[in-house]
Amino acid sequence: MSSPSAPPGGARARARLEVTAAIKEAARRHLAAGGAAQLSLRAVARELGMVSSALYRYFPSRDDLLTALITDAYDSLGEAAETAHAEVADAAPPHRWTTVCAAVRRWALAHPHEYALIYGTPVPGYRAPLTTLPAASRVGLLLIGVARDAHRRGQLAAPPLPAGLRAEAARLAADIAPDLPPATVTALVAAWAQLYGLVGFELFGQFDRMVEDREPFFRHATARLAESVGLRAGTA
Amino acid sequence: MSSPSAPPGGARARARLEVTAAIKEAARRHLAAGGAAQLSLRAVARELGMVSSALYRYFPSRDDLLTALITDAYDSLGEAAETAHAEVADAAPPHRWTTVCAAVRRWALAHPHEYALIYGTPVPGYRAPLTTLPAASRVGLLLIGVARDAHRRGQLAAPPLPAGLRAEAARLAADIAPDLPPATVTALVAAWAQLYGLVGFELFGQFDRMVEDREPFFRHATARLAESVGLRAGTA
DNA sequence: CACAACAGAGAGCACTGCTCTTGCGCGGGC
DNA sequence: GCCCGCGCAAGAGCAGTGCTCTCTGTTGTG
Repeated sequence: MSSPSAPPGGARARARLEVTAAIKEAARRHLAAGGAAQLSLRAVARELGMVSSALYRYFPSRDDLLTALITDAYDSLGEAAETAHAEVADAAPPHRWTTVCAAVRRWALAHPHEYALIYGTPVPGYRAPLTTLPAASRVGLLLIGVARDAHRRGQLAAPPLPAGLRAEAARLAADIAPDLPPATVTALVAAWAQLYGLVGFELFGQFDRMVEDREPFFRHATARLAESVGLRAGTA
Repeated sequence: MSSPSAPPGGARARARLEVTAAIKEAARRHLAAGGAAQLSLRAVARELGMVSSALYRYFPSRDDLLTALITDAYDSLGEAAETAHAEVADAAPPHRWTTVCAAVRRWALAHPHEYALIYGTPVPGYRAPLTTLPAASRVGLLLIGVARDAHRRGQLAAPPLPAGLRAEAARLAADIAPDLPPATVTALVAAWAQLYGLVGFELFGQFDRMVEDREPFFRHATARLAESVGLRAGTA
């Protein structure tokens, strides 16, 4: 492992990255096996043939390891959604919408504990570091982008907005997507939360002994969500 | 503790009930302070002036204590919703609907950790026993009742239902509310999940630095949910 | 009244996260 | 090319956890 010419980052730094990655990988395995509460530093260290105290050279605490896993999970989910969306980028807005929703659901079913980590109950002393924000926004930005394209092509109908909500809607729109009608942005935020409800209920077992054919159920529900945002297939 | 077949009213049995209640109360306090993960049998025992092993006379394991808390939480939530609904039992269906939703939100904000216990990420390795089912169904039954009344009075419009979902919708309706149109039952289940998405996002901080005026936002979102189920104010 | 059922105490096991100290070995500046 | 220092790992140890087992003393009950 010795490259005589100046190794980028140094051999020591590279080894550090490798060990860090190995720790995260093993931690992700334990996470998938038993959830966040079952994630034990000592067990991870054992699996890697280290002693537990050695782990603290790489992550100052268990929470920091969890934070790293959360960021990675956000990125993984965001990438899955973006990949799925890229394949239908030219389709009608409702189809793009439901495709992104389906990708979120699929990722969640494939990585239940990681999904729980980012969208479930905040774990112990629940402090959300601001560093996770960019990664956390990727799916949201995707959905906003769908609405924005629909808006530009005249495929967007503004949802109803009661008078009492206009101030809040204007504030929301200014923060998130100033080029979209406030009513649309408000509906988008609500739809986003509702999407999370649908995925969470399926994932956390509330649909057990109730809904059986879940994929079509979900597709229909998200299609109606697209309607509620005002996405249309034909030109206005 | 397996089966106290002694006649009711025994002094010993009553003492047992009192200690059990005291344990649950202290546990609920710890739960409110730090969440389920922070709930420690030993801490609870300390607070009650007992030794930890004595607790096991009342709850065979930590999970059993959690189960008791979950059942109580379901009941408390159900009762809050039912009380709120009783006050508007004669109003138009959409108003009854939003009232129940608002009561759920209010209860959740007042008891965040208990809400997390029942609708958040399931505690790992913990499988909810079927005994929690009746308590868990109270809010759902309330919402179904609203739809049923609307149906009887001709204040219910059937939501759209794609052909691919008819079989699943029929199965759902047969299981849950055979007297309602399958499309309505399907929409109800979806709306139920979406309601918990809205509550969960607010509760778990996903609306932080986004939505500020949350009460009107929530009211509007649940009013649109009522529309999506087909609830109408006027007679058809 | 006698006795069994029962509540509680205490020690102990196998874990956990985390800290502190110690010593080894390799990378990198000289 | 040498050799120092830093990065790294190891180990012991602390305080805490859930849970089990044994041993008392009390207490309600047949």
